[in-house]
Amino acid sequence: MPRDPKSDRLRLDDAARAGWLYYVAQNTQDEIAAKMNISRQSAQRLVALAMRERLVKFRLDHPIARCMELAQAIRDRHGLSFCEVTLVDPTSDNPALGIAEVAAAEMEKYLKSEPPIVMALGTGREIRGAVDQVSRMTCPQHKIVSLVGSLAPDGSANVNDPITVIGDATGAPRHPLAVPVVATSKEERDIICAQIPIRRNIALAQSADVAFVGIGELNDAPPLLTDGFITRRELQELQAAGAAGEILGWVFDDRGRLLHGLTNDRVASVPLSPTPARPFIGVARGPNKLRAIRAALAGRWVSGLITDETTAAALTA
Amino acid sequence: MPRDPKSDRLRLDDAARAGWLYYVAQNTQDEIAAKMNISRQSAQRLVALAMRERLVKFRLDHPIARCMELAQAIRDRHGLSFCEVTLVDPTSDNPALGIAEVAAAEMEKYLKSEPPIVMALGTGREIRGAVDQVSRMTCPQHKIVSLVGSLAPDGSANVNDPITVIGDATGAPRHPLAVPVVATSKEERDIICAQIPIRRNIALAQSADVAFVGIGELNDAPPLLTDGFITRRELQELQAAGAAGEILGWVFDDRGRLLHGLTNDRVASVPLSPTPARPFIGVARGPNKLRAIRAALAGRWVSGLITDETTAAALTA
DNA sequence: TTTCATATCGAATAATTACTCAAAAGATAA
DNA sequence: TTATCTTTTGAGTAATTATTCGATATGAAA
Repeated sequence: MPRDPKSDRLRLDDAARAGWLYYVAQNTQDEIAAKMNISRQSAQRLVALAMRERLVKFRLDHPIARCMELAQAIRDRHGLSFCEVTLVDPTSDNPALGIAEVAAAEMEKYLKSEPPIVMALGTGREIRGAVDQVSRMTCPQHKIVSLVGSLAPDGSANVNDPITVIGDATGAPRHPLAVPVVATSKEERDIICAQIPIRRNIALAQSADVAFVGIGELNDAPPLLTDGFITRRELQELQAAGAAGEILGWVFDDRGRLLHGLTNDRVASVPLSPTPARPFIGVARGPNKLRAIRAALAGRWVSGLITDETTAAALTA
Repeated sequence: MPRDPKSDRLRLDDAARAGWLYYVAQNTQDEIAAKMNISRQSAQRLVALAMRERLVKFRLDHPIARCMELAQAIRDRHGLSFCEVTLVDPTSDNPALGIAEVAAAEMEKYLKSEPPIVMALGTGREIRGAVDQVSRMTCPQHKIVSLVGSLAPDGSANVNDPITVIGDATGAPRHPLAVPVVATSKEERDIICAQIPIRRNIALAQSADVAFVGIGELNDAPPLLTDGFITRRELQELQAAGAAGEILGWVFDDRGRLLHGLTNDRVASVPLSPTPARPFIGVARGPNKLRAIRAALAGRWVSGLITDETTAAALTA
């Protein structure tokens, strides 16, 4: 069986061809089969493969009035320079469906720039979903830098870091942050962040031309807890102190104020800047993120937002 | 029946929503019907409408080895700075299928530029097909200028000019060339081109940052003949003189040399420049254009080419 | 208001596409 | 080479999607 990469490539080429004939040229699978000299079933399988491997991309090319209005309302109300509102599939099991595509398109817009830029990325399902959707392109002139540590509490590196994925897609050099998200103590954090290479990367991230970050909630089982950076007790303390959400691990309350004296003292991520001058785009959606998004907007921690229709409606209600 | 534009817009919004749910979110039409509270048939109709109105766009996001190789071979052999080779549907009745999408994507790349640019366009089915595919976007900073007259021999203006279409899609100001493609005499051509506004537009077109042109054949029934700019007798004279193809009405032979003393003396289009410094991209495909494309490449009249697999294979054979 | 032309709708049905399963073909290792 | 495991294939069938057609609704004109 073709396990060698060459025959895999050939098969993907065929899949792309079949997918093109099906979606772009509007052939039936029977017609594709005839043109490619294969059976109808094989044509079907190739089209399905093209889909699975995302060789064909779909995009909605029509401004939907409701989404435009919601985006405008959010921009106006929260003083954002950028807001995109996408459609939503209420029953999809993919929590990033929709916003991932929009965020990827926005990333590509920056990556298409001819002069070199620095793009900074956070972590989380939304950012991961977005970078997965970024098309393969050649732009080695840019730099991709991580805003948040990629080390698990046990010291192991996360191989599925968003910047790894987008670096593979673009050929741009990556600058991961080889630190944990939250250190075990304030002192450890200070020592880690004092290291020259770390400081250099943080400085690079702070000079980034654009940043994309997730906005995390702090209710039942936030990633910070499940990833083992904070204990359940610390989570409860944060909640008692009014924690509403976090960005890059920095926890803030409903009015957007960073919580002092708790886990924030040990966060090793790039510091947030209030009312960022350069595009600093939050990507989040969903009812359980509503409070966190509201708080992030109240604190002016983001200059742009990508969310979905339902969330946007709740935000403007 | 809803003939008013408002209800049409609502319907298109619904169509976009249905198309998104179908293609992006991978719902079945039954699921869409349930989510949108309509019948399954209505859902089907909305999806079909979204297709018909091109509210959802498909694009192939996978480099096909064969196409890449052909493009590379053409670039190398003819000293082009740009060449794209697209897949082809041998039985499609749309002669621009494939190259239209690629040309539109290339146009959009330029139109996305933040600093203002000038884009020049020729005419013909291929260019028309390409501009039809350009997404709606907002870029009033650019200028769209025509490289070729938009007046029919009877003096009527062509309302379906490519620059009209692309101007509508982008909001960019248009600079049509209110002249015929071929004047009735050398003197008339000189008088027309001496007019200040015409000269200004021609100068603008010559300063364009990028140009897209069709490459026309001169065999049985070329557009120049069917549009009434030249007579059958003149066509025969051109053919006898070795005419192989034309760009913007300028006729050249197989070695790419402009034919002197015939219709070229009366062409009112923007002059061609040999080995253009800025991107000057030919868009053409098909067996009956092969000779014209070869001649255009031989004459170095274009710096880039968008064609299809079959044509590319013939060019490199 | 009535009439007419047109658009929309749902049901029925035809066409197309997706899935399942058993058989065949390739690869791998003894 | 043979045994064995895995992948691919095509037939059959189920599911989904597209089309046709008659009925109904709607706006415009009389």
